[in-house]
Amino acid sequence: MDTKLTAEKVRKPRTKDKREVILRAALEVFAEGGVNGVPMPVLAERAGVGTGTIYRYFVSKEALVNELFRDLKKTVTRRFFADIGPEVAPQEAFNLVWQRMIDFTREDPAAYRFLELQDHRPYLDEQSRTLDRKQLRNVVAHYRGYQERGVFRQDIRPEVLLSLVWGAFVNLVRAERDGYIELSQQDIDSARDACWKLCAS
Amino acid sequence: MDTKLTAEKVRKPRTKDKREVILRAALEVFAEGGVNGVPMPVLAERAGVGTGTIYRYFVSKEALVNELFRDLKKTVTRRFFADIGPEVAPQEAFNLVWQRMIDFTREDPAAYRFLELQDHRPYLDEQSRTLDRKQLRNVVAHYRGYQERGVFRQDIRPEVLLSLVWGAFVNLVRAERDGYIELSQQDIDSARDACWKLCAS
Amino acid sequence: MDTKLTAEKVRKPRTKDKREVILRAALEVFAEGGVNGVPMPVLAERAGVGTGTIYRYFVSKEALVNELFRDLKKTVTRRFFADIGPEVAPQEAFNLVWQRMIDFTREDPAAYRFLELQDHRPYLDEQSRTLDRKQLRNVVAHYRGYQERGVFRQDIRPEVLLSLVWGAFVNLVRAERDGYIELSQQDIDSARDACWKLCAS
Amino acid sequence: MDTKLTAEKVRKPRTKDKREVILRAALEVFAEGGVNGVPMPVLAERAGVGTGTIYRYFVSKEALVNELFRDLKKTVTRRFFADIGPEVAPQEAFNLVWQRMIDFTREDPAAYRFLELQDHRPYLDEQSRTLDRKQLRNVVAHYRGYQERGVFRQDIRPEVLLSLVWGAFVNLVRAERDGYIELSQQDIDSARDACWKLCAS
DNA sequence: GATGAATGAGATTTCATTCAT
DNA sequence: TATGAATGAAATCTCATTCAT
Repeated sequence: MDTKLTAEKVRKPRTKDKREVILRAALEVFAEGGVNGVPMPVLAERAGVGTGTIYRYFVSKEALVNELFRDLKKTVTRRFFADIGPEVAPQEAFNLVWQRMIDFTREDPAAYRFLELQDHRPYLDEQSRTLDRKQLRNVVAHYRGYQERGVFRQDIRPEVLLSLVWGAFVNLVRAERDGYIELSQQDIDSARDACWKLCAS
Repeated sequence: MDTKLTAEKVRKPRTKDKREVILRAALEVFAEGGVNGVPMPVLAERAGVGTGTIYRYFVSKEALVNELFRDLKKTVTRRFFADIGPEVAPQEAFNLVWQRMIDFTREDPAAYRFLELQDHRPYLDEQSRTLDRKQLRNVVAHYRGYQERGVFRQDIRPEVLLSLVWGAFVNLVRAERDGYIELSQQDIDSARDACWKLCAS
Repeated sequence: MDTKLTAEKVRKPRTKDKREVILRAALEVFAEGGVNGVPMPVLAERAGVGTGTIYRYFVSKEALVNELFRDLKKTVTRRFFADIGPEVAPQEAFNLVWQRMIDFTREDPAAYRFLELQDHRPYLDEQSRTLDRKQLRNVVAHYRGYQERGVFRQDIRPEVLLSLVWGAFVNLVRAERDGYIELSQQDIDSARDACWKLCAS
Repeated sequence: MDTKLTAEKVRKPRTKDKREVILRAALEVFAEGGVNGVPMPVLAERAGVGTGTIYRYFVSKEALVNELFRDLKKTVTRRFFADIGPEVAPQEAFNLVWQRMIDFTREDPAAYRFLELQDHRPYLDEQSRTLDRKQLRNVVAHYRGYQERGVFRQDIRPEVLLSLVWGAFVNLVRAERDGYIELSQQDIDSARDACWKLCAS
C-alpha cells in the first residue's frame, strides 16, 4: 500500500521519520498521561526533538492530536479488517476480527488506550469526526449485510447490534487495563462467543 | 418553593442549598465541557456564586470533582437497585434495572455524562476509586448469585459477564448521545433482551 | 491594675472588652504567624467573635495593626520607665529598665515578638511612625541627660549609644527565641553590665 | 559587554545572566517592598523578563527567596572575612570586618536590607536555616578563639558576646536606614571602638 | 531546518472586606 | 450590635506557542 519506492523517498525520508517519531512519542505520552496531562515540552523530550520542531510538523497541539487520531483510526481499521473478503465464513470473520482487536490491545496498548481515551474528544475537529463516522458506517454496513444474508438476527437494527458488541469489547479490555479483571484466553474466547451469539440469528 | 417558614429554615437549608447548587452546576458544566475544560470562574458563574464561595465548600477543584463523583455514584446505585429484593424474579429485576438506567440517562443526561466521562479520572482520589470498586464488586456478587441459582450461564466468570453487559449498555447510550443513533423504546428493549440472553443460561 | 470603677464601666464595658479581646487575639496570632500569615477569619476565631465584628472596631486590618502597635508601644514604654525618677541612681535605673525589658519578654513573649516583628512595618502609618520616633526621642533625651551629668561617655552621640544598646538587647533576646542560645540570669546580667560599661564614662 | 566571541559563549553565559538578572531584580524589589509585598509579575517586569521565565529558573517563589538568601549569605560571609588570617592582629581584624560590613551596607543597601528583612523568614527552608546556623557557629568559634587567647573577656559566653555586637551593629545601620540617625564616619568608628571595648578583656 | 529559552494569557486558589440576616 | 457566608480582586503558577539563534 505504501509502496513509494521513488525519488521521494530519497528527498525527505529524514523529515518523514521525524514526523512519525513525534506521532509515536505523542501516542505514548498521551496514552500515559492523557492529552491534557502532557505539556508539549514533555512530548518533545520523549520524541527526542526540540519543542519548536513539533510545530514545524503540526500547526498546533490540536492538529497533532487530530492527525494522530486519524492515522491510528485508519491503521487500526485496516488492520482489523484486512484480507477478510466475502469468502471468509461469517463467524470465522467475526472471530478473526475479535482476535485481531485483542492482539492489537496487547501489542500496542498505547495506541489502543489513546483511541479509547475520551480525553482527546474536545480536540477532535470535523474531519476526525467525519472519519470516525465513516468507518463506523462501514462496519454497520457489514453488519447489515450479515443480517440480509440471515446470518445476524434481524430484529435489532445493525447499528444497535454493533454498538452493543463494540461496547462489550471495549469495556472488557478496559476492565482489564484498569485492573478490575485479568483475562485468560479462555475468558476472551467465551466473551467473543457470547457476543457472537448475541448477534447471530 | 423555599418559603422560609421559620428562622431556622433560613440559615441551614440556605447553606446546604449552596453546596448543592455548586455541585449541580459543576455537574452540568463538566458534562458539557469536561473537567479540564471548565475554569472555576465559569463554574462559579453557572452556579450563581462568587468564585471564592466554591472554596468555602470544597478545598480544591479536585476535591469538588471527587465529591461530585461519589455523590453521584451513590445516588445512582441506590436508584438503580432500590426495592429489588430476592422476591423479584431475575429477568424482571434485570429489566427493571436496565430501564432505570435508561430513565436516568434521559432524566439527567448531565449526571450520566459526567459519570461516563473519562476526563475526571486523573482527578479521582483513593476514596473515590475504592467506592467505585466496591460498588462494582456488589454487582458482580449479584451476578455470581444468579449463576449459582442457575439463572445465568456458568461458563463465563461473573465479572466478565457484567463487563460485557455494562459496556454494551454504556456504548449504546453514548452512541445515541454522540448522535450516531437515535434509540426508540423498541431498540432499547431489544438491546435489553439481547443482553439478558447473553447472560441467561 | 486597670481599676476604672466609674460610670464608663456601666456604659460600654462589653464593647470595650470586645475591642480588647480582639487586640489581644491579634497580638497572639500575629506573633505566631506574622501579620501577613494570618487571615482575618483566623483572628476572628481566636478572638471568639465574628469576622465582621472586627470591622466594627477597626476599619481595616491595617488600622488594627496600627492600633495594636501603638497600644503596645505605649504600654511597654510606660512599663519600662515607670517610677524611675531623677532620684534613682543612673546605673540602678539602667539595670531596672534592662530587667523590666527582660521580664516583659518572659511574661508576654507574644507582645514582645509582635513589636520586634518586622512583618508589620509595611502596615504602619504616619501616626505610628511618629509615635515610634517620639518615644525614641524621649529615651535619647534621657541618654543625653546622662551624658550631660557625666554619667555616660560623651564621645558618642546619644542616639548612637542608644542604638547600640537597644540593638544588643533585642538581638540577644531574639537569639534566645530563635533557639541559638539559652540565656541564664547570669548571662543576662553580664550582658547588661557589658552594655552599661559600653555607655558609662 | 556581551560581545559573543564564540558560539559557546553565546548560549551558556546568556542563561546564566538571566538567572542572575532575576536574582538581582528580586533582591531589589524584595528589599523595597518585602517578599510578601511583591507579586511575581512585578518582579518579572523589574527583571525585564516574562513571568513564566522566572519559573524556568526557580520552581517557586519560595525557592527563589531561599536561593537568594543563601547566595547572599555566602557572598557576604566570604566578603566580610576574606583574607583575615591568624596573622592579622585581633583588633585590626575586628575593625576590618566592621568596616567591611559598613561598606557593604553602603555599596549594596538592597542586599543588606534583604538579609536583614524578617519578611523572608517564613519562606526559609531547612537548608537555608542550616546555612544560617553554620555561619553563625563559625563566627562564634572565632570569638571563642579570641577568648582563649585572652583577647576577649572570658566572663561572657562567646555567643552572648557576638549576639550583643551583631545586634548593636545591625540596629545602628537600621536606625540610619530608617532615618532615625545620620551616621558620620566618626560615629561609625566610635561605635566600632565601643563594641570592641565591650568585647575586649 | 532545528532548537529550546522565553513568553504571557489563563488556570487555580487566597483573603480582606462587605452585607443580609 | 453581631455575625459569618459570600465576594472578587489579586496572588501564584502552568503551558501552548513563538522566534532568535
